[in-house]
Amino acid sequence: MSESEGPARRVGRPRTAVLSHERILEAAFELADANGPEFSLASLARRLGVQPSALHHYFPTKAALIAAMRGQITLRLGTHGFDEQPWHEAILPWARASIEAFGRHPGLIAALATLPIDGEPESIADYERIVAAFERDGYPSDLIVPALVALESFIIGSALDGLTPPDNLRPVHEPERAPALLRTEAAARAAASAAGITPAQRTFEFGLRALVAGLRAIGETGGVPGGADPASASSREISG
Amino acid sequence: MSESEGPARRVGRPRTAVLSHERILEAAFELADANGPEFSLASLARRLGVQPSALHHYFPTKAALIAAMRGQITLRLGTHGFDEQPWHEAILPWARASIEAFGRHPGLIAALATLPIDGEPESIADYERIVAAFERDGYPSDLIVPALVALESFIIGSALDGLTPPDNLRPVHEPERAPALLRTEAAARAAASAAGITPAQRTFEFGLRALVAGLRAIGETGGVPGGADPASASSREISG
DNA sequence: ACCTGAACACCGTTCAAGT
DNA sequence: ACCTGAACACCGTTCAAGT
Repeated sequence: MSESEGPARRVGRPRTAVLSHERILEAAFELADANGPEFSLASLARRLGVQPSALHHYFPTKAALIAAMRGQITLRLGTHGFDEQPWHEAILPWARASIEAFGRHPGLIAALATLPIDGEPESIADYERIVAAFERDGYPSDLIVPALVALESFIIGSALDGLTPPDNLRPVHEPERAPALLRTEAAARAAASAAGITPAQRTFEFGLRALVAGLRAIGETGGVPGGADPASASSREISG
Repeated sequence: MSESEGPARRVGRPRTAVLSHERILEAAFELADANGPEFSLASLARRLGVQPSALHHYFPTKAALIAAMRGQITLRLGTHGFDEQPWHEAILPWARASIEAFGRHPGLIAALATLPIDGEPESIADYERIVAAFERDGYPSDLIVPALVALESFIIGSALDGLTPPDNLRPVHEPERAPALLRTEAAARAAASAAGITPAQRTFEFGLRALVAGLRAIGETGGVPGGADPASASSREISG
């Protein structure tokens, strides 16, 4: 609603530009913060008091705008001490900051998740910092990028999970057909409530620690428990 | 293209019904298999040789149709031996079948990811079977649902990752600014190639094993390495 | 009950025209 | 260069009308 009651502009180039990359990005974040999972150029144009077609002068497509938004989000993530701390410690606040950033923009999560990185400078710089920490700590070279991508996949999936209703897995319709689910869902909810956080937050923290612990264990032994190399083992089981 | 060249139907109720829930679902899966990440009721109606509005007679909304599709997918997942094997073994083929099913329907992944379960019978039955195996194996009650949701988040996130181009993280534009990423991405790609699988498949298998190993370790000790309880620890760190 | 066809309120994107 | 306004090709959904 920031500019919607402006005087109707005439056709032709305005004497001073009404739009800019910065103004558009600012309004885009306001829109993504305020609304639910709907994020359209049309609503963004309304908020800015311009016609939708004016936006294409600054961002050629909607995907380009969303890519720029992800660049901003990545910039704000910060460095989180990957230079001073081991990867498995610095990665925890980085992961928490990431899902918090996604959670602040529910209308963007699905779009961000499906958008390729495609050489985006901010994301590349972020990844480079993290990958360098893995290398410095002696993590196996061919497992560093998989470890990072697995973490990102977990974070994106958890962000999407955070969009679902809190009692999503509660068997409300036929509880007698899912007694174990009923019991354990209630136990998890009670534990989250006692800790003063939402079930989704508790699940994320638990899963994050589990994943990091597992990545450490496999990275240090050079393979999965049992001695098999993960790559060759996966090739056997996936192709079989 | 199955029915697009039918004779134009007249208005009014046809003598025998042209649509049914089964026919719609079948065509919907064909559409989701064939196309990329676009899945619309309009294109589905075209494929079925009907007007889009006819579909609402069987599924009130697009979300209802997608929910029914997820039910079908879950049914086809099968049981995967949760009754005979420990959870941490049965969960592996279950997770692989899940991501394979998602991968077969790229146009659905984002929609499925954001759709609440909302008491869907097939999903509830699937979860009940898995949760019961966790309970039987002595996993802490309040961590069972979080463990399952964390696994699902990883699977969904990995499915979305599978939609991105294979060289997504490759720093093509300014490789000199991301030497570690360039090195490790190449190493991961070479390892996947040597194993005869895609980088995304190798990442999934690696992350899956790491996550399951971590979930086992935390579940058996009753807390994260270091002795802190995950719930209270997360409450400290999230609220702080 | 089951479909067509028109209508409504949206989308993203392109492009000529105006200043 | 920077915007409007019209146009295009889409969406999902509702609803009257026809059989």
